[in-house]
Amino acid sequence: MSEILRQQIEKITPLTDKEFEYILSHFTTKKLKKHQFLIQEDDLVQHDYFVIKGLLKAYYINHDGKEHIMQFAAEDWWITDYQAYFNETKALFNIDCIETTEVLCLSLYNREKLCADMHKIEHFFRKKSNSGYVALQRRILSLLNSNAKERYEQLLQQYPSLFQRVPKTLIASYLGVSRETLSRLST
Amino acid sequence: MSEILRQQIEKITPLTDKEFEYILSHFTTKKLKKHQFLIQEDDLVQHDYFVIKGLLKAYYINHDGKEHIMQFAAEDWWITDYQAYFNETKALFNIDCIETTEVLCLSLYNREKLCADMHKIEHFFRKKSNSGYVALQRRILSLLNSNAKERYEQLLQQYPSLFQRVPKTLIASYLGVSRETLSRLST
DNA sequence: AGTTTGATGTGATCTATATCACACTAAGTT
DNA sequence: AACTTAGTGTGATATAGATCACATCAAACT
Repeated sequence: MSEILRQQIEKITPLTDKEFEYILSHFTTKKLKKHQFLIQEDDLVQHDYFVIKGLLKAYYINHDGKEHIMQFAAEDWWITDYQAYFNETKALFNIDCIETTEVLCLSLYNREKLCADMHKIEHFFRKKSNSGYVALQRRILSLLNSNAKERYEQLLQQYPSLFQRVPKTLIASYLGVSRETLSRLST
Repeated sequence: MSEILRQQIEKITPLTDKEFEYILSHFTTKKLKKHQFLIQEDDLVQHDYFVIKGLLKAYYINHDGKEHIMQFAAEDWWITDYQAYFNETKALFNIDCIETTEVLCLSLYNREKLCADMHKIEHFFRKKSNSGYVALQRRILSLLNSNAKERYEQLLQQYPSLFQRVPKTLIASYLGVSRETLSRLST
């Protein structure tokens, strides 16, 4: 159901059927089972991924083997290792599926081609990137300014639906708290 | 010396003299003394600012009066309260001058106009936003994964020139560490 | 059906960092 | 020249959260 991509783009700019068809022709589809990897550390990152169905996490594993979650992505979200993707370098993050997942894959080449061909797509991606930037600033502020409990509550408020689908252990790893501490935060 | 803006844009896309002149006509100039505010909390944020000369900080003040620095900006950097700027809402951050400063000011209206008129400017801003996104991810990872000393060293490595111009107290506030702790991190 | 694996809770410690308090120096102001 | 203000260092103490160690329960394999 790639309609969900169309809807996302049309929140920013209207499209004709033909235009959307053209856009879509630059994507491929990929299906993954729970626990399967989309990207592993040191892979060359070939694509940005738009989630049609399912749930994934992008995370960094440090030298002690501790995992820190950079982002989750469910339906209607984009996910990849952006540093590696934009710079065509090797992945620092791992990305794998928390649930069985279906994604649309966009190579950097096709992304740039689309942006060059269609001004409105470049506009779309600029707007998306701007929103993403602001969201990351919010997260940084939360890390700087708030304690574990406050961060938990902010996340709960911002993405309530996540909590039905993601185990607390992973929430803890996203928030930068140990799972034991998170478990003790009830109210 | 608006040439510095031109150079920044030309790192991404070439410009004719006429094009640059056209771009520049969408900016105004502003000069500020040390300690002067560019934006105060609850202001309507009218502009994005490109720093030609000087040094500023964008920071949040929490209910205890503690200040957390979101970003610094010296020559060749952009700064504003992006959340407020893009959404035309009131500022959450304060921005003031650490040094006497000169900036080029770009209203949202003019930014969008430029982006609509000149595909290459939209391209430029998309690229800048992408890089910014990646940089913020790096900072989040640093906050999640590293202790005070490691974060200090990472910052020192990434922006060595900052340390000549910014007092340690402010570095501490950027890193999310108390100034006392930062002061004890020597080596 | 039995067994491994994942998710979660909770007590007992440990530790990095915050906080409080004070001192010293340099720079800017009247 | 005296006085205020900003920047920095450092000791003593407090504390949020990490870590270690178990226990329980549910889900998923074999």
